[in-house]
Amino acid sequence: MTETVTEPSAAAAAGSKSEQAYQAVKARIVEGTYSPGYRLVLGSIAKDLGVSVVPVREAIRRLEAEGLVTFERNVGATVAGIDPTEYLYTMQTLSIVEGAATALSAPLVDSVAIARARAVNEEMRECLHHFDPVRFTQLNQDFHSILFEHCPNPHILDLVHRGWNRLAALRSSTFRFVPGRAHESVNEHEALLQLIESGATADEIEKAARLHRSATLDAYLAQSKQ
Amino acid sequence: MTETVTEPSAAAAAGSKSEQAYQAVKARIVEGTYSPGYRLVLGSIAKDLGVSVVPVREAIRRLEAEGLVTFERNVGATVAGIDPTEYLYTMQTLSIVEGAATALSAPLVDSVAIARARAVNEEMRECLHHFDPVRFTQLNQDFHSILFEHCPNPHILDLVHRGWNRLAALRSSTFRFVPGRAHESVNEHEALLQLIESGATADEIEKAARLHRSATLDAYLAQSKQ
DNA sequence: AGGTACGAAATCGTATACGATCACTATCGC
DNA sequence: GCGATAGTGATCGTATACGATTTCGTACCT
Repeated sequence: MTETVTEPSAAAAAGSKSEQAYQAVKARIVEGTYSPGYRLVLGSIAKDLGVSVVPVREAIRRLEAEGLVTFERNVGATVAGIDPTEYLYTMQTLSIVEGAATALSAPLVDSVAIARARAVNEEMRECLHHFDPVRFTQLNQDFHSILFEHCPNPHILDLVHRGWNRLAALRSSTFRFVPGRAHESVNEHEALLQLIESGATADEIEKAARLHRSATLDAYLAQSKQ
Repeated sequence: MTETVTEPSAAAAAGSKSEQAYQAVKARIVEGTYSPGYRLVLGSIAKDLGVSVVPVREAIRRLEAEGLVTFERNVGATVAGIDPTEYLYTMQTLSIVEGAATALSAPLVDSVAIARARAVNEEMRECLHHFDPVRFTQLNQDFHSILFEHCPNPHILDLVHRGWNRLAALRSSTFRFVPGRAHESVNEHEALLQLIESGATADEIEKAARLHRSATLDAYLAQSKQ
């Protein structure tokens, strides 16, 4: 099950139809029901959710602000595209904010959390055997979420989540993961845990976390080049 | 004149009343007409702008997504607060994204741009004499904007602009700049330019740019402590 | 046959209207 | 006198309605 990464701050006005529409459409985009390029017609969605167009419109504009949909005046909204350039931007940005989030969180990660993260990572290793990319991706998020649990800066965490949601929207379409890379990734996770355990400097941790993300980007670029 | 930092991507649907309301309210927040804590009443703003409440509501929700206003269900919107914690989060995040933006842009900054940036910086030095914080802040943005002109990642640039807008909203209220710090800041600008000119590594440039921002935060923290 | 102009259908954008919710005040009971 | 409660005004949230704009199909002209 792919889950939408929900920000507590944004979930303030839960219960309103606008919020309901927001969550519903977001979920469908993230889990792939609406794939990139899908045309979001206000009237249809409204009827579908049993609300009027006004809250739906509001929800979609909010999703636009998050980069999950693109909007064109008097034409309508479509689920945000699969442009390789956009992928590059998102991955690069994620590399930076994940690096920062990891470094900031590291001093606050206790041994219990490390153990939990390690368990998740071992489960990811399992996934490599009985090839399960969807679960792998989910576990990957879980792994990092554990490290970010006590992140002292919610803004940065928010940026991480936004990046994840964008990637999730793309995942099911063009950007399949590079199998060889997944294996490396698991090893990098373990290395990262050891780095944190050993009380490495913030700089070292940040660099490692950054590379962890950008290596995935590089693997994609290398693959798409040939 | 304080100017709203406008993202070209977001300005897509210009001309619509919703867009007009968005720009208008955003401008008033950034330039300080609506200070933090100001209650944004939909009906009043709508009447004020000569439009109905629906586009205003939409505009305000978009501003909420940018962090410029806070929204409470069935109660209304207020201009986002002056919470020192929020200030810390914003500055810390800015430190990271500005650092990245500077490092990414550095290889693309030519000598002409350097000269322009240097000129702006000298103008900032002038401002220190005939104490003009508002202009100083504007020039500061100009300085960095020149360096970011050819930033290869628009997402990161967008994050920088969002941070600036948040700070602009706070500027006129509690968070006055620390005079001594402003002087240092100008010197750091010059150092940064020389670093770029000398073809320093991305790491070095990033670190310098980061410190440049976080030193301002530290100065504020030191001042507010006593 | 190809291109253009027109018209209809679909969809968007926003005004208006009304029900729902909240804050605030005044009154009542203790 | 003080706390609880009902009433009132203000504001929000959303449904509905209608004008504006775009898109697409069709007929017409060259």
